[in-house]
Amino acid sequence: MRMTVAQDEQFNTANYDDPMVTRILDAAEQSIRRFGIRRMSMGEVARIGKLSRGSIYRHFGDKEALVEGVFRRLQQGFLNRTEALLEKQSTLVDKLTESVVHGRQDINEGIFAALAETEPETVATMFLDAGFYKRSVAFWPPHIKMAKEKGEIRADVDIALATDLIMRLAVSLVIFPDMGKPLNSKRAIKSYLRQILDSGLGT
Amino acid sequence: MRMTVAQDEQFNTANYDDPMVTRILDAAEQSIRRFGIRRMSMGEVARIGKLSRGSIYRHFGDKEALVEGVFRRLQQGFLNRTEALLEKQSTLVDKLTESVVHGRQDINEGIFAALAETEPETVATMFLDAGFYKRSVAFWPPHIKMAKEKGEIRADVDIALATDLIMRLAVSLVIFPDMGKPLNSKRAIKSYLRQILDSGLGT
DNA sequence: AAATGAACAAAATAAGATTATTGTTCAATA
DNA sequence: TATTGAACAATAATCTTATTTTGTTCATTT
Repeated sequence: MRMTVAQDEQFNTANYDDPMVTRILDAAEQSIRRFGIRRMSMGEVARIGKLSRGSIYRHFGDKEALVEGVFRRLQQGFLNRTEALLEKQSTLVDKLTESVVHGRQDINEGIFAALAETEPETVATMFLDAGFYKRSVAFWPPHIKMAKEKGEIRADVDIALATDLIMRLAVSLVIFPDMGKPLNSKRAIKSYLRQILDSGLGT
Repeated sequence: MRMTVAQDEQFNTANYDDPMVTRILDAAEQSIRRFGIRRMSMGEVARIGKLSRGSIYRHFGDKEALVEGVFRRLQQGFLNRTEALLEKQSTLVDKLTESVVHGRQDINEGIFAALAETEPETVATMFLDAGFYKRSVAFWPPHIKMAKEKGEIRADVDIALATDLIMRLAVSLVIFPDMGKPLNSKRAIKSYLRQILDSGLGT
């Protein structure tokens, strides 16, 4: 017995190749941008996307899954744009610096800035959800391996440890721009990160 | 002309020596623990503390200031307990490890755990407020200087940079216990921090 | 001097009634 | 075989109206 899309994927991963999925996500994203998460409604999404409510429920089990689908796609887009930026950077320090600057920009100008106006608690809750960042952990290991090969970092550094540190620094610097020491300019961020990644506080 | 307490201090810093202030804060804290921030009311605080509403408004300009007063005192208590714990630790790594463990414990068992049940968005918003942590930045420089003198960290390390890194690691490890690499046990945390503080990813 | 308690308008919150949205089902349609 | 659209009960959001709480003031008490 052939299972339906819904049963197959349990609404977990949206298939961006399916034009119906794309249409739903496009409409939902538009609705969220206009009205916020709270006021986005399935009926409105259907209207905007010129499709039936039934189709939305077929592809995304409920409103929560649809909202999550929208943010997963946004995050994927962010990671893709970040990856493109990083290809122009030669060192791990430069890459991390670029990620922080890009991350801050995304937060200050993107959909989150708009949402923070109308539903700041929702945004705060999302930013405090570790799962939100865990999805982008897989992003770093290739870059860390590269840095190893080029001798930028020690050859015996544990990849998991390095990834964790990089993630923590990136997230911390994005969501807490100022934690005592001013780290506003790209220069200041890079200098800060170089010192930390190069030698910590030791040697 | 002698100014009143209110005008003097603009409700900014509560005077813990004043028994009236202590009584108000005790009552307010009790009210928050029982009913949460949203349902804590000035009348209820007055009833619990057996004092007049007028006195509360004299010492704390409004409800927001009173709530802030309660959390500032709680934070001060946390920092004092932490300081006492750190005196038993000999190295900066041990101190930071102890801070993280103590911080996690405080969050999981203290007032925040109870508040997170009934008003998670409020807790999320507090945890995402950099000002919340900035008040404890002054905690670290003495310990960092000590570590310098003992040769645990480089003599030429910038105190502001070291403080910033220590703060970011502490905050990150407390509010995001798991960011990919499991850091649950004290051993794992200490080992992680030793590597990072000793040499970052370099040398 | 500081604390009280009562009085008061303004603002916030709760309660109740009403309307809209959600999530399901299914027969009809493309 | 996916999509549509209509029907439906259950749930959630919204509006309106009471009730409570806030924040001020001030005469009285401690």
